[in-house]
Formats: sequence, structure tokens, C-alpha cells
Amino acid sequence: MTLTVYNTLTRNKSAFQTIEEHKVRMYCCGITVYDYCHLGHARTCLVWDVVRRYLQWSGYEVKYIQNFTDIDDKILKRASQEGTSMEAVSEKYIAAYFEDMERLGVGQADAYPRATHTLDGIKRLVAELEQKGFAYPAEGDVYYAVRKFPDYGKLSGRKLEDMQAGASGRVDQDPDSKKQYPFDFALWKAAKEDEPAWESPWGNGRPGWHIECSAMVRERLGETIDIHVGGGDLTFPHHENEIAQSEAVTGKPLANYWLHNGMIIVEGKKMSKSLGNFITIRELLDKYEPMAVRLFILQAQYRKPVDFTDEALSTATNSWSTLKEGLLFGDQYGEQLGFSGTNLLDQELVNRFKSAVDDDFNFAGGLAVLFEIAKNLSKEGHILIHEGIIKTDVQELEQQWQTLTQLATVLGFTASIDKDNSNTGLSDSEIDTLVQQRNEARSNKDYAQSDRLRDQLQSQGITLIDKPGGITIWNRD
RNA sequence: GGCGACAUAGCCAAGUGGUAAGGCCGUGGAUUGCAAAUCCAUUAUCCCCCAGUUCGAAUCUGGGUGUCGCCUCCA
Repeated sequence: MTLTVYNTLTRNKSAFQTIEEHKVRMYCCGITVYDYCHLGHARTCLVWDVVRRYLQWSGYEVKYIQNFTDIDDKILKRASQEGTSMEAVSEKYIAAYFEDMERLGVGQADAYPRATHTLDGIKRLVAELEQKGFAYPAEGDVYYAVRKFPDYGKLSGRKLEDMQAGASGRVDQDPDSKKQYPFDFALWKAAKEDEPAWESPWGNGRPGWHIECSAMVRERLGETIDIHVGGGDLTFPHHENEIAQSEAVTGKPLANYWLHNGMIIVEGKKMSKSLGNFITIRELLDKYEPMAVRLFILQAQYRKPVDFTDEALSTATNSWSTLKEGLLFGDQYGEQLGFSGTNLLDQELVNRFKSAVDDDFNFAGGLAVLFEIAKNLSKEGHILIHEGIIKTDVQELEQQWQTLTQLATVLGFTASIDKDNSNTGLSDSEIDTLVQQRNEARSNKDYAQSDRLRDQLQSQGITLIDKPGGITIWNRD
């Protein structure tokens, strides 16, 4: 089986081949830290985290880097609104980012470089671009001359002439602009009053947005990396500009594979800050379980847009409880069934999972395998509770459970038994007594009393199951 | 206006030439005092529309229609 991936650069699926055998160098364009993350950010982080897990599980050693943009107009604006500094705003939202991602179960990258820690690399890159004639200074700013880079537009599939012709007035030359050409972009911006600035050969100033990623990739991963990922909305201009910057200097491809995830849609429109239709991860997790959110995102192909609705999240919550039941099977019944603890996997199931996901990270296809296993396990669990028997061979059940657990881990799903069910205050014998009282009421046809007792127990998390022959068993939720 | 992506049951969604995975919801039956839970069974003659290629297409080609993204900060 071969992993096949869709490459934005070639607009095609092709077999995945690494530069160095068994090693993957992967870079993800992270976030600008001026506010809490929303569901759209969650999708990006979640999807690429799972891609990385999958690559690792497939036998690759993955070096995964994700940046924080901590120099930016929006951060400065936020700082002045809050009467604080750019650093304070960045720190606050970086901390919030880690809290949110931990709750979602997103693994940590190998490093989180920041623009403010990459100034040397950035300035070196700008200087090299200037030396090679790709950049020009203008009154303290430095711009990249896109017309000097023949490949400009190759990632997003556009031509400069078309963009200019088709933009219908949207790219009118700003009379105050220092650019030589409308699509040139800033590598370095001259310092404004009261704003943070760094010394440079072009005067005090700060870096433009795109240059930091070029510098970080080069510094942390090298001149050509295997996979560069990010949200689809970054394809142009951000990633296009990264390519222009890096490749102009090195003469080598910046990345062999460019992968982009689709957007979250709300009522037909992209979830975004500017539209104000976003829901933060924190708000979301007040209402839904993290694993349900993960399922909601992974059930869709990563490149397609996904509609956010409460109905979809509720559905995902129900689906998650099915999966969860399967995942908890061994914890709940393993001891009783005498699980051996050996880690044997069902290769047929593993292969089906792998062949699904190997096709451009088709996680939805992989999840179908997980659901199949989980459904059977939860069914066996139910039969065990109700009838005290199982219908599948114990060894096979254990193998299924081990397989489910491992495959779920690849996708980042983990379940744990809720610990707060022991505070009902009722001991087993007390429950037995109440159940007996209820059965007496039932035999006297005093159903009002019997239902009252059942409700009372239910409210304390005790579910009664009436079986044929007047036998009642119970269990704690 | 330019570039790109997508269109499969009530909802979400996989499937890229051989006759429609999976999830959620629902339905029928068993069981029950009634429930709940559970078990069993069941839910697209058809994949946006039209034409074509083919023995055969949801899957390929052409043309429509619709939706979304990017072209400005953006995950």
C-alpha cells in the first residue's frame, strides 16, 4: 500500500515520497496570536496533527514545526485597545492556544518558532533577496518584486496579467504606495511611532508577514522540506509569497508537497474573524465534548468545506458515544472476560483502515472501520450485561478491542471511564433493597410506587433492566 | 472579471469504469404493567441536469445549473 496525497502545487494526487527515507520534514502555518482560536483554527490544527500521527504510525520519523505570528497589525491594535504591549497580547493568546489544543487532544509540534525570535534569519533572507535583485528598498520599507520571479503564481495557479486584468479596480495603485508594482509585497516595514521595531540595514522596522515562514522553514527544517501545510485560504498570497521568497534565494523547491485544508462554513459563509461568524474553541467545548468535535472534523474529507451546525455537532456527540463504548470495552469487561493483555491486532481490519487512509488521508473511510469494530464490541458488552454471556470468542474480542484502541489513537481518539459515578451515595446493598421494594410494588400492581422508585434510582445514575421472569438487574451509568 | 474546488438517502458522508461503505435520525418486530435499555430486521432501482464514449458510468468526455473558497487580513 502506498500513501497518495493531493498536492496543491500539481493539482493532482501522487504517491508520497520523502527526501530522506523514512523521514518527513513538515511545516504548518500556524496562527496570528491576537485572539482566542475558533473552530476554523481547530480544524487546521486537528487535521494536520492527525496527518502527522498517521505518518508516524506508518513508520516515518516526523519533524513537525508550527509557527506563531507574534508581530502583526492586529496584535498591535489589540494591545492598544487593552492598554498593554504586543508581547503581553501574544503571550496571553499563545497560552490560550495551548490550553485549547490540549483540551482537543492536539499533540504538540516539535517546535513553535515565533517571528520575534527569528529576526536574524528574517533579515538575512531579506538581505539575500535584495542582493539577488528580487527585492528593493523604498523609504525604509523593503518590497519583493514579484515580476522578477518567473514562477510567481505557480502554487495558486494564477498569472500576474490575469490578476491585474480581472481585479476590476480592486488593485488600483494607491498613490501613497511605495511599491513599484501592485502585487509586490512587503518584506520589511519601516518603524512607525510607538510601535515595536528592530534595527536593520534598512533602518528600524519590523518584518512583513510572509517572510517569517520562509525564514523559519529554512532555519528549522532546511531549504527543501517534504510537506508544507496550512488553511486553504493561505494558498494565495501567503504560500505563493513564501515560495517566491525562499526559492528565489535557494534556487530549490521550498516544499515537495503543499497540502491545504478546507474551511469551516457557517450558514453558507466561511467562518472568519472579519465576518464575525466564528465560534471559539472555548465556547464550543462548553457545549460539546472535545472528542465529538474531533469526530465532527475528521468525518469530513480534509480538503472539503465543512458546515458548522449544532445539529452536526449533536450528531457527532452521539456518534462519539458509540465509538467510546467500543473503546471502553476492555476497561469495562476485560478483567471479567480474562483478557490476556497481549497486544495482538487484527491485520485484516488494520489493512482496511490503512488502505482507506492511504488514499489522501481519507479519515472518514478509516472511521468506518472503527465504527464497525466499536459497534460489535458495544453489542457484545450489552449482551454481557443483559445475559451474562458473549457471542464472540474472547481472544477475538480482545484482538478487536486492541485494534480499535490502536487505530483510534492514530486518529487521536481516547476514552476514559467517567470517574464521578461513585458519588451516588448508594451502596450495592442499598440499591438491591430498593430494587426489591420496587419489585414488591410491581407484584402488588402499585405501579405508581414502582415507577417512583425507578425514577429515584435513575436520578442517581442507576438504570434498571427488567428481564423476563420478573428478574431485575441494574447497573451504574 | 480571473483562478480553483465541490454537487451521492431526512441530515452528515465514503466510493473515481462493473452495478451504492459508514455515522446520525427513523421504521417494523421481540421483550415490558408501562417505560428505559437491549436484541433482530429494515431505510437511495439510484448518485444536480442534458448529451456523448463504453458491453457496462455516480465514477470518463463535452455542455449547463447551483454552492463555496481565493484574488484584501484570514486556519
